[in-house]
Amino acid sequence: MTRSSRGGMPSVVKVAQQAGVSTATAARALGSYGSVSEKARQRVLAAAEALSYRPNGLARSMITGLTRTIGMVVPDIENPFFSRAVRGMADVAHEQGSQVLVLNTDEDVESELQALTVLTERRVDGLVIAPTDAADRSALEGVIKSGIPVVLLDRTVRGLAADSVGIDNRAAAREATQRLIDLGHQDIALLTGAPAELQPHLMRPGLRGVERLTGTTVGTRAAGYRDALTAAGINLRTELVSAEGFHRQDAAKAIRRLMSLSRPPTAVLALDSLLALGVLQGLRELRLRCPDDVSLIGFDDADWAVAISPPLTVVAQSVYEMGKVAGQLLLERVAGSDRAPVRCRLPVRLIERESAGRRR
Amino acid sequence: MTRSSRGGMPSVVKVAQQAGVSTATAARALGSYGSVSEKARQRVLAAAEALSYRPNGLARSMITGLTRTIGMVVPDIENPFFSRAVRGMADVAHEQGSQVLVLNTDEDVESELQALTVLTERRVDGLVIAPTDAADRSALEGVIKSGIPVVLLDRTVRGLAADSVGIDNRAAAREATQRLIDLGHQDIALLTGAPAELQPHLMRPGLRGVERLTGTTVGTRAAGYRDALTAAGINLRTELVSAEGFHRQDAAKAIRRLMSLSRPPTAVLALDSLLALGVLQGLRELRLRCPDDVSLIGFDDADWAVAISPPLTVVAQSVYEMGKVAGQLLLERVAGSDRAPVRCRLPVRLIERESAGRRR
DNA sequence: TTGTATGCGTTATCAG
DNA sequence: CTGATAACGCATACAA
Repeated sequence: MTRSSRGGMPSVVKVAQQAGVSTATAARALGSYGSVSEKARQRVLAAAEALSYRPNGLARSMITGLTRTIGMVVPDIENPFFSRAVRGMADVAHEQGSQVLVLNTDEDVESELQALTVLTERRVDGLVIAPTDAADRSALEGVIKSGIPVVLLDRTVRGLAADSVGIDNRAAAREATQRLIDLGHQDIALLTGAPAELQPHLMRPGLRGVERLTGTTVGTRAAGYRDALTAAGINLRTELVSAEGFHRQDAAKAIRRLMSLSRPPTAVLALDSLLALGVLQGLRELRLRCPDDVSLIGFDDADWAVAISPPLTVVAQSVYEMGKVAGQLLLERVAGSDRAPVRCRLPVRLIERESAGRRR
Repeated sequence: MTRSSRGGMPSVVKVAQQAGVSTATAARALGSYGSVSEKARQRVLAAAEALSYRPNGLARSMITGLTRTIGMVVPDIENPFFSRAVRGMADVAHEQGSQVLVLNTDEDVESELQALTVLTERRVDGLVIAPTDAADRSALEGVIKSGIPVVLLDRTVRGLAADSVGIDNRAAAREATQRLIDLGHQDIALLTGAPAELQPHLMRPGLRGVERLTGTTVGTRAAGYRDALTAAGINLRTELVSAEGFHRQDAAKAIRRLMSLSRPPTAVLALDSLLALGVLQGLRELRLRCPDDVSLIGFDDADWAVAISPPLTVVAQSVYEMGKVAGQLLLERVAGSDRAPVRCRLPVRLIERESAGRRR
């Protein structure tokens, strides 16, 4: 008793009957390939119109081997960073006649694995993924080996033969930290948004070896933060580095903890816009003012960044562009390109507004 | 030279061969239906594992008539309102083994039509749509008639036999306006975010008949705004009603125009969070303070609403819930329910924070 | 230009 | 419990 079984939608066969031609001719007329006499074409088109015929994409995909579907695996579509990237991706895909299937992982490895299974079974033409920090490389390798091209977004996976799109995280974090140092700050907190489980790996004395932290975005940015402090001869205090979760509330809690330290930070670098929001909220609750009491630089130029008081100083990534480039790289491969994997790093801009001020 | 033609993925046939059984047995073992001897089952599963077999969802869909795909047509996935609704939808869908295909319309009727075509051809099991104000009812009727259940989200289409999920827009707008009146405001601007084309239809003297404005959200809310003013005996000034586009910049521009009136508003009601953001930004640029110079109430409790200064007073909708309910209603129908269409109105809450203050 | 016949990878039916 | 075989709807090689 499925929909199809109650003989719902008309097929090419029905159209052909109605038009009094063979199915092949009907198919040719509808698909506008091969050659069809003008007369036949007209009749077929008329019949199709009359029956309000719509080709069955499934059947077509079985033949062509193309589903015109791109899978996109992200932590959370609600996160403005990813919804913007998805939009960029969707726009290029749409331009080329493809659609995007989005799956959320909530930074959960299990969900990520399941997403890969689903997308494989759906025979997507390719997929873009922002892998979890703990991503299972072998699973992704399996996908690639099965013939589905993969593009890594925002994050990388060491040793995976796939294109990737992102920014130079180390340089970006270094630059932002440097700016805070230039403003006279010495006690600069780093809100990573990493889960607490990562804490022991991340917070070794002097942040030693974080850059090798399985190539995570967090690790790489932490390395940039360390670079800047080291270059300025500032002693890194690991209690100023936070790995307490990526939700806004986590950041609010983190800033409360940080401000209660005997020597609290005078500036904060937050690794994404939600974390920055949490800091702002936490600061409000503590009745502290920004930038008078605490300076703040966030990652990602959220749409509210310019509308709030004070306007937020940010490290802006071209997120829409990132999605677009990911889409382009992917569609090239879907179209058959087999060039060596590229690693595309988009430029960032430090947009100075008013949330980061000179130390008082 | 498509991927499938280069003999990539193994099929049931291959698995059956490898296991030394018939395809039927293999299929039964893999699909775990019918009855298979334990011995055969083991061998099939082992063969599948060895070949890293993944069932082809396309072929399955052709038979079952179910694609396990829900289409979602929204103006813009980047808009936090819709990305949250999509998340709610995706979560229930995923629970029941379905995925969501999201298409953006940018409030463009043409794109909307095309989205419907795409989703029909893909044989989605059902679709959720937040139709454009100028939505083409016949197109949606066609979709429904073809057997694809439809749920309307956030907005309605007059006379369409489909479920719909939203809020009581008229009451919500009335309540918010009423609150501003209670705070002593008389000159209250309404930022609708409607396109300029709608202006002549919307801004008739006294906002007469807006409630019949093809049942649009904007029209209904405008009616609520009018209701409150009328009840309080306040004369409605149409120059305080804005229909100048839905982007943030449009709102910023609108507030500049409004504040330059000889008798500028002392309070503003913005019909979504992006518009509220634009107002805030415009106010900043004009060096006006909120709520001291202008009070503001916005629709939708954005995540930044509580983090900014002053925290924004909002009419909060349960957006995630809306997406979820839409998904539930839709999946019920996909499962075969043929109950009469329901119109589900979720409650709203006026969350009083600090952006709306007593008139000075 | 047109028609016939075959295949894509499943599920489902019916004998055995 | 198992195996052969027919759909599903379209594209396409080949024949007419």
